[in-house]
Amino acid sequence: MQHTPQMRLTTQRQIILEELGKVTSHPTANEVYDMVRKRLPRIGLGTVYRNLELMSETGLILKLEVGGTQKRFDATVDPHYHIRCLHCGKVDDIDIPVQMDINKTAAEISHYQVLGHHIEFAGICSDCSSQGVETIN
Amino acid sequence: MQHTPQMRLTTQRQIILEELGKVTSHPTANEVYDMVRKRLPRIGLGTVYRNLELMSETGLILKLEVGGTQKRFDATVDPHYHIRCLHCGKVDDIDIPVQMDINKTAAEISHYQVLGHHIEFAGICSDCSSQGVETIN
DNA sequence: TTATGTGCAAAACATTTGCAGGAGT
DNA sequence: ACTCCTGCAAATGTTTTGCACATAA
Repeated sequence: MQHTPQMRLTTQRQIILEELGKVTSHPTANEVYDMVRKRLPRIGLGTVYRNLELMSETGLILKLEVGGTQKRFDATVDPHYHIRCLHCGKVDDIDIPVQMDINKTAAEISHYQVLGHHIEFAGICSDCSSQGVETIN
Repeated sequence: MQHTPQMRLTTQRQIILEELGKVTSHPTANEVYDMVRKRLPRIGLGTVYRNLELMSETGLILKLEVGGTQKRFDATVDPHYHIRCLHCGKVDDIDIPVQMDINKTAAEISHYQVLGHHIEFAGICSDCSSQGVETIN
């Protein structure tokens, strides 16, 4: 008989988690790699990917499947939504009240067993619009 | 002086659009490539990518930035939301009523200039749950 | 001690791009 | 004619994986 294997709290994992907790942005795996490498210069990119994936499966962190080519990661697991700047690609948290029965309604309409939802807003952040951004590439 | 370049309606574009219109799923670029290749065996994958991108910029089709590793495409441009099966990866449309002022509220809270939003529900589709899917890999 | 984790490098994917030739207007 | 577009293949960028060694429990 096999019990659930434990996830060891290695130095690498601890530092990845710490660095991810420091920022309010939602860094890509490569950005996490850069942050962590300042403290652990010999860490491999593969390790960062493996651990981000693992931690998101455990629910320790959140893997964001938002727009753009790369996945992003978030240390805040409390339910919240996201807003992405179409100009600079930054992703911020947004805490917006949404009707509570939205999952139940979705289940009734779709005949899916609905486990959750995510809302992503898109727009131009105040940094970019103060720089006079009008059009989007 | 330069006027807006026109997008030619080539055979390739016409067939891509037709094939995309035939299905209610939201195929990946590679799936579109496979569908189109049955009618145009010599079409290149690059052409499919180029045209899907171009058509989504024009608003002819919709590029979905949903979960998973690949982007998906949708011929229905009317506003609608999506629901994704965590087991088989299928993405369906869902037409769910949402409070109308959600973008305005988001703008007030985030100080972004909000241009739109997307809601993605996640769950288990009825096909998968009828096959007795309990857990998710 | 031993299962689990790591660094490294190569592989696997998804997507984009350069270019020479082809096609629409 | 003159663009714009395509097929092809190579390049890019992201993520995953195999393996020998290292390390936490």
